[in-house]
Amino acid sequence: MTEVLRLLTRAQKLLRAAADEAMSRHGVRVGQNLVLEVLWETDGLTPGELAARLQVTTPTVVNTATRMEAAGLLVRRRDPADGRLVRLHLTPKARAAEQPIAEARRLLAEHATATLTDEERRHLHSALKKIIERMTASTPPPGPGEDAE
Amino acid sequence: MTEVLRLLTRAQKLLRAAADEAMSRHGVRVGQNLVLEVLWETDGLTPGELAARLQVTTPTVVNTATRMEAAGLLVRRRDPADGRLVRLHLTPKARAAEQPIAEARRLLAEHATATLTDEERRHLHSALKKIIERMTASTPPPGPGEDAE
DNA sequence: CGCTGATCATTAGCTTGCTATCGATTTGGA
DNA sequence: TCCAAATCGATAGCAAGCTAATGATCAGCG
Repeated sequence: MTEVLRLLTRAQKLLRAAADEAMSRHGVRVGQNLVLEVLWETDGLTPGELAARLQVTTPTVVNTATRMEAAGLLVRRRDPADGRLVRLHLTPKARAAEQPIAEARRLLAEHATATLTDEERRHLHSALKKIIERMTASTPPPGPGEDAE
Repeated sequence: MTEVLRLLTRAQKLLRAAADEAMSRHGVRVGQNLVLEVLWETDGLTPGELAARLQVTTPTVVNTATRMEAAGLLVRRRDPADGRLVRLHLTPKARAAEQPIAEARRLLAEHATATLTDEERRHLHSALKKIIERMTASTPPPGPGEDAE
């Protein structure tokens, strides 16, 4: 029963490692790729907005943004209307990486699921969605003394 | 297509967070739990052996072991026959945590997959195994210029 | 018997998550 | 108008991965 959790962890780890290797060939680490995906679509978001979209905490985005700034992928600009806000803007370098990285991601997804039939892919998709829904909705964490003993 | 990867990442993250919270109630963090699972079965393994079983690098085990030693969960003992080796032995405290933690893990797995039918669970299981097999076997990483362009 | 190469664990340093805290800015109420 | 509360981003510090480099010990060969 607990076996599924292990498989899920292992699969995710393998995929993440492969993604990181692929992205790194384009000068982008796997975590930065997620930020890029959102900013390619909507440039100039704040760290907080980005964090909400990525379902990650703000400090995570701030730290990643700092590394990306150092790598020349984005710049921070203070919002003129509200001094608390910082807006993240992609550089031409980041825009130039869009096509190759999107392609790399597509290839990886194809490769990983190449041995699955369309039906299996659909089953996997729906099973994962059910798990996610289950873990996000309400989620009374299964504390001890629910049905135990 | 790339959607499945996102779902897999998200599901794994949710599960890991829930597991960490559950384990923490027993004084064990989620990464340490993996070490415990192996040592409960086979005490006295070396960091290298443990790393191989967990499919993790040796430094990861070393660092986790250091934290666990500080937490009083295990002790390091030099192998008398081979001075290069270090053997990790669980303390009574770690043994006492076995039942509650195993139970917590079981409950979590049950909770997470509660909305799946048995058939869906089997499908999920086999799909994940296929992905893992695909990613481990040979794995010519999908570099650019395979079928692109 | 001694030295060289292999085999371990450890350390250093990085990425990516997290929580908790701090500092600055804005806003709303008195 | 001004001060307190709310809202942000940034920082500090931890866990858990990784790779690369260090250091200790062993084994085998000359």
